Amino acid sequence: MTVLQDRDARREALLAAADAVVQRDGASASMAAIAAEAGITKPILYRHFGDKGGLFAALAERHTDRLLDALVAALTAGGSPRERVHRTIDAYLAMIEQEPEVYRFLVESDEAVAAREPVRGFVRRLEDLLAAGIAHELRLPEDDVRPPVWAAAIVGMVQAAGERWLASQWCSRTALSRQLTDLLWGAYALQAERR
Amino acid sequence: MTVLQDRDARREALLAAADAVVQRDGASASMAAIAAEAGITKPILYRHFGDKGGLFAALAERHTDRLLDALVAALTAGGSPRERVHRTIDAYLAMIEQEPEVYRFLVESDEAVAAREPVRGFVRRLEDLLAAGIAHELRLPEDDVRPPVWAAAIVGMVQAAGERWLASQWCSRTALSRQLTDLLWGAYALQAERR
DNA sequence: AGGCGAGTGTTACCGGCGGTAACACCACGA
DNA sequence: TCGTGGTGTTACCGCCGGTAACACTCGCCT
Repeated sequence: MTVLQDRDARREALLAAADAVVQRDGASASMAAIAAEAGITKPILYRHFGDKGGLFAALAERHTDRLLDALVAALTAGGSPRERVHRTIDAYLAMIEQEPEVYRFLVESDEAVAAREPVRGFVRRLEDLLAAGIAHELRLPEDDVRPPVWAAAIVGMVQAAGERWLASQWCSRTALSRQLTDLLWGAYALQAERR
Repeated sequence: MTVLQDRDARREALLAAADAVVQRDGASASMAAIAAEAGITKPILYRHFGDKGGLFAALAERHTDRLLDALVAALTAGGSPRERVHRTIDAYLAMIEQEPEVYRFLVESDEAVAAREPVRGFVRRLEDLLAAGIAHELRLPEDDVRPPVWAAAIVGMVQAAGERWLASQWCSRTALSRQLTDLLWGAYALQAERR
């Protein structure tokens, strides 16, 4: 029992060390550097995570889980649909604003393609949530093919706009989230009235 | 003079060989493999492109230029704004449908971060075009900050939806392009009437 | 007590990669 | 005939991901 706790605690410590190195050296951090940061040697890393892809995937999963929690919290809290959408978008923007290195690692994980699989999973889960919510909100039948497309489009839209905004912050965060909400709401209102 | 032609022709041949290897082995293709495919050895590659990033950037630039040409052709040809937007989206989807390996190389260039810079440039040029077109179409003042946001959002939306559609083709290409056009047109119409 | 196996750690290595220095060949003008 | 510049090659370097083989410790069974 205690041995399992030890393993888990160790794993967490290794992930923390990897996180530190990645945020310092970028995603091209070497396994040896991570091991040195953790005060151990490479084979231990490999015994815990299999290979570099496994380590990066675990690291990415950690961050995407955290982000997804924040987003569903924002999305499922009270308020009108519009408020909830705006709050969710703003939560996402806040995340990438406050931790841009994490965002960079997740979105352009150089030479760590394995880290992109958890990101894909995250995007997929988020899109599924959105698609279900949209279908429910617009009272569309289960087999309507449009909600998944809309969900993917919405996620991609917010991600791309956030990326550009992060590169050159042309306006405040709340202004951007409001603009994006307006944009979405236009399409939503149109679909709702056309329904 | 002829020596310059030779250099250019050689460069093109090398790029073609690199293209073949990348489409066969994925973006993790090694320089030695590319050199072998071209029937030469590594130092020649390095004399032409500097380093691996240079080669991949040249390769990416080639494809993005081609894609941008196709898109501006679709966008600037005749027809109503709605037709032109639909045609452009469809041209993009046709590209990623017919050459998915190229798309994969451009969008998730494993361990070739340098290949992403031309892609960024391409996206930027496309967004600038769109932003200008939107501002002109809606008769917005020059200093309005919203068109760039919208342009980024639109590009991201189409890219994300295209990606998902490519992974699991849930509907025909024309159906998807029409859906995306509808979605955009909803927001556009709203902005236009609210103007 | 005494060994004995499982787990944990290390060193030292392998193959392959990106990148480069040094050398061979070859055409051509003095 | 002898440089001389360009084109090509071989052979190497350093680094990285990944692993095999070997020490050490500690609890447990006889």
